[in-house]
Amino acid sequence: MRVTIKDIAREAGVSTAAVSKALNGQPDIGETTRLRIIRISRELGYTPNMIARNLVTKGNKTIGVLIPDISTPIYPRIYKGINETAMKYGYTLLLGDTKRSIESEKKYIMTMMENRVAGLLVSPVSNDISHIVQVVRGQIPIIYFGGKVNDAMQNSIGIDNYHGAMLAVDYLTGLGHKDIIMICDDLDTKTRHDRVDGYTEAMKRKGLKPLVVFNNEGLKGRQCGVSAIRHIIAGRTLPTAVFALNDLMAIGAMEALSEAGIQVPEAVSVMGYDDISFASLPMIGLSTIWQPKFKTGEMALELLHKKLQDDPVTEDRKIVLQPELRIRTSTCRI
Amino acid sequence: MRVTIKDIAREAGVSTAAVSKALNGQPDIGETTRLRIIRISRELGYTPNMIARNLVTKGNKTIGVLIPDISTPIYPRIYKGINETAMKYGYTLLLGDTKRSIESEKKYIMTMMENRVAGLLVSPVSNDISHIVQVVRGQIPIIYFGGKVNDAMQNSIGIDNYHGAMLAVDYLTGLGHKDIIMICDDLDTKTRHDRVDGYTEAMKRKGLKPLVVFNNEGLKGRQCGVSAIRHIIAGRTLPTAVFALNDLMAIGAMEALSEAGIQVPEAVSVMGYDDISFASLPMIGLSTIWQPKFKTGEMALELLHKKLQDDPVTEDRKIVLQPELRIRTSTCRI
DNA sequence: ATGAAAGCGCTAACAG
DNA sequence: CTGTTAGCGCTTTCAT
Repeated sequence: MRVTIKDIAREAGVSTAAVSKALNGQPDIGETTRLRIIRISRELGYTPNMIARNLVTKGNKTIGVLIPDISTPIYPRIYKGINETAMKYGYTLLLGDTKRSIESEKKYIMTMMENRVAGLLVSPVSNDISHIVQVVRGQIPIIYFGGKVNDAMQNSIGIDNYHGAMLAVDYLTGLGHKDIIMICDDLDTKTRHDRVDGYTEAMKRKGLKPLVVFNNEGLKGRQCGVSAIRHIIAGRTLPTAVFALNDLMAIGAMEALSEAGIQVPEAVSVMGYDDISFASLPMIGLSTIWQPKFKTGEMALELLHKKLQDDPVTEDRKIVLQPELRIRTSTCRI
Repeated sequence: MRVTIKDIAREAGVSTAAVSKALNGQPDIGETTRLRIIRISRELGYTPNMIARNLVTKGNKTIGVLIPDISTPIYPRIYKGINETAMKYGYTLLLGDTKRSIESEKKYIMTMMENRVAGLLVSPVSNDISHIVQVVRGQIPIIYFGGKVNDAMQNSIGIDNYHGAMLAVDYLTGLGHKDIIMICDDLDTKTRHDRVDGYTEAMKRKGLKPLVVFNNEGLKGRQCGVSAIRHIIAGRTLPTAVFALNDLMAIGAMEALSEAGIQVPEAVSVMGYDDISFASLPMIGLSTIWQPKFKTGEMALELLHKKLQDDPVTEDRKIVLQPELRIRTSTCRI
């Protein structure tokens, strides 16, 4: 059995109430007894039982975090931001990897609720979050973040994908490119929509004709990039620049291009989106749009913390962070 | 206030004990009352309070996980293994990113103890774990894993680095290489020692002269690889193969080689260790030693689970997992 | 300044 | 079968 305040009380010849007071720095306890109690508790190797304490104080410094897949190039950085800020405010994190499965997500939400977390930070697996809302029932605050965030989510940290895509196009046109194709897997999420819309709008504003090539085989990531480029090579004169929905697709595009003996960036510039960790390796050197990942995590926890502090009915807020251009060697002046 | 069994009891006109029994599927309760209680609990939207339950049952299905840095190419995969197995056994995970700081590690250990986790999975920040042992005082089981695991750690999941390095050398010599240099940052951990020893022993067995080039500028990762190769180029005839302590260093080596106009693998073969996520990208194509990362996580939790099940005094166990060769395009026959 | 008592939400004997 | 009672480890009035 672990040592409890009862043990300390017995040892010190005082009541448990006295021990509690001494240990929590309350004023209504004599200085000498306090010191003695503290000394004894140290001698006995006492570790406070937060669980028991929280039961009575109804305070709880644990926050649940739900992430679709921690082994991606994106989420670990976000988690770092969350973790760092959590330490700052003294929160403990319960992390669940939902494996991009609604089933798993639902299960985790239940577990978190049962474990009485104070709030939830979730990067949803799908656009539809009704199963989450249904279980949580407004009992604790939730902040949403990540790729599936959409306007229907009340409290969220988003990134301005529309603006990010425009940044990419403006940079490319500034380099003299006119024939810029965007390659995309599908239009599944608001993130994708925004990037495509930003590309389209930016092209129009420059008086250029936008062309988005979608993949209809259900491919994602690198494979999707490879396949898209192969299709383009087969059916059309090459564009001077390719803007990919994300870095993984861009890398796939570079692979397909080099496989066909086409020089990057001399013949075709390639631009990605996300700035995943290895985009900056010299061997890859992918020009891309950087996302404030760490900051996303920070803000998510910051916002949750605010909601936990204020009176329960804080107004809902959406925070939108701005992406930035990262120029490397996969793009060049035409 | 959230709904409690008291609310259900009142609503159903029974005692809280009856509710508890009904909800926990105990036999000594009438089938009709059970059904009614369950229906009401559902209507009221009851979520069991695990915290309170654990206080009385003294059971706890939460496990603390400490990782030096979740935003690396290695740990996320290990965490996946832990997470998956945790779900299987119904454990919830408290994750702490210790940022490779002893300070932070100590703090997390405290928090975990206060939150009364059932056990701990830790990938220590340093070889010295006395601060951990001191706080935990054998009160709960700990399983160690990761790069700093050494023979002093009683319960651990390790990977056979000695054997892994031999695998690399044997493969390289099989390709006809005789002049194989190993590059290493320092000899800080047992992992590093084992890899260097494995390399040295394998070379000797083939009747070849081992040569390990250390970096004395305190560099790590890619920069260290770059610097090591530059030194070698400056001071010595080129070896036909370079075996790097880890993939990041290998990638740095490839960078430095290509910067000097030396073809990989035609002029020099490069071999890494770890098989980090992007080693397999065609643009990198690094031959390396794969580590069972996911499995490490699985086994760690599995072992902890075993210790949690058995009588507390289970014998201590060390598990050693075997690495495997991954051949790609950075190495070739001489 | 200190302690007795009540109670957080729940389970576990033990009676009835 | 069902309810009463006690108590997990801790905090918090409220007396003393």
